[in-house]
Amino acid sequence: MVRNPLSKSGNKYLRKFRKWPHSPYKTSWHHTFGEQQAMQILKKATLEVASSDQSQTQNLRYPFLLSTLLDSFKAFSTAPTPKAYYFLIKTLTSTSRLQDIAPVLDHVEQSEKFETPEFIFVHLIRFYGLADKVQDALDLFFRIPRFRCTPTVCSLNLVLSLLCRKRECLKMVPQVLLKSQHMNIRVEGSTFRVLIKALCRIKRVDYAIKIMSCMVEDGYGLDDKICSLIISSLCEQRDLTSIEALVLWRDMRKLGFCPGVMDYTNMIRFLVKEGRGMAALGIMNQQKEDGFKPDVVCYTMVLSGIVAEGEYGKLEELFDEMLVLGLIPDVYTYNVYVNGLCKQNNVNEALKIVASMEELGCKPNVVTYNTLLGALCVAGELGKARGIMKEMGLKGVGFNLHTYRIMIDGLVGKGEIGGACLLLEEMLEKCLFPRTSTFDNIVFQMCQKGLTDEAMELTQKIVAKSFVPGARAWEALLLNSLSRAEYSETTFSGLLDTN
DNA sequence: ATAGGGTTAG
Repeated sequence: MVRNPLSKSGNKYLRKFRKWPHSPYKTSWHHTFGEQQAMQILKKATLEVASSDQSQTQNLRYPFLLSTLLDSFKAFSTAPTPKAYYFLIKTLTSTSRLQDIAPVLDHVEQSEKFETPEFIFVHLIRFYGLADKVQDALDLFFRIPRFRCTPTVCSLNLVLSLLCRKRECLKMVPQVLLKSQHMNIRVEGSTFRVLIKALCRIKRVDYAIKIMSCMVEDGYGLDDKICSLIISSLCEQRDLTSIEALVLWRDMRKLGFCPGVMDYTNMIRFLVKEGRGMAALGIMNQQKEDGFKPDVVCYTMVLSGIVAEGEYGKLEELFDEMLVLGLIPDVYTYNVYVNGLCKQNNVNEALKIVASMEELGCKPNVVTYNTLLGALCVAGELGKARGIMKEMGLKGVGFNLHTYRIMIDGLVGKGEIGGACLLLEEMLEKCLFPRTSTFDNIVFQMCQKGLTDEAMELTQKIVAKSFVPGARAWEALLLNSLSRAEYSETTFSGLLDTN
């Protein structure tokens, strides 16, 4: 086959194939020379301005640098080039001389004839955005055609991302999109991405999804990145329910979305957070069908969701499955499992698991012990609970706020007010404060047992530490002192009657 | 290679 010398693979510099005609400035050498000379003068002037007092160099009619630009090009009989203006504007923005930008723009708009390149506006709009001048950015965007420039999706995307960054500007987005159509800007997939990204960032996932549907309806392909972005924003939003999220997930998959490991994880986390453990299990099963092996964290999340939903049958099954897959449970996983056993009132099995996790080199932590303590208190086995506390001390696992609350509530529940008070003292020494209901219960029970003075003393002590007892505590104290007063009053009136 | 995940509430 003979190669056609004039084919597309031929010399692209031949006039016939040249995409753009040569700039008139570049066709004659003296213009090029003039431009270079003028630019040098401009750059020199810029440096001088930078090192001098700005107010001294202000010209009345034009900002100093603009008149320098005009004068120097005039001196070389050359028309100022877009490049020169770009340089000028970059200088003004980098030195934050905002007040000088407007006259330059006015001049380019009214006195120059060239087609202003879009990147000048892109630069300025970005600058306005960084300077938090969204309105200026927007005004300039709409003004672009007056500079003999046809704006493209570049400027549009930029303006949109600025608008999406602020909640109060969001409402302008539809208007801008509409106007951009009149400006003959062709919206692209990138525009949708900009909008969706910005909406996810400000946690308006509902809007992001609406945009995504528009995108699909308009025939743009759905890309995995957008899906991932939306899925990863599910946890931090409140607009979408778990049911809606599941529908979304199904629809995305129908449209060809191929989830990555992080997508399954994010979806599972959201569902578990919403109390949908079985639905989370469904997603993890999809993950396995899709050929990804879920890791320990995924299993732990699903296990905790299943426990929260009370699906204990699945708990055993899933824990075993995890072991079969060769995953090593860590302390988080064991804590979920132990909690599941405790929820089933199977404390003995829970204790066995804790013993075996130690044998396997996985040290129980304060969460593990708190779980056991809670279960033992519920079962009324305070003695065993005390044993666990002792064990914690021996193992060097410190008590935290939960530990005290669980134990104090447990002791109060059993009427062991003395022990509860000792623990309360201990936590106050560590600057830990009980929750109101715990404290109120202690006071209430002390009053019931006739320990009114002690209850009063305890209340005074904790109030001195800026703790505010609840209504129940005040009521108990008040009723006690009232009944005393009543007693003395009846005695008194009885005395009066006899008189 | 890393993070992520776990207690409780009448």
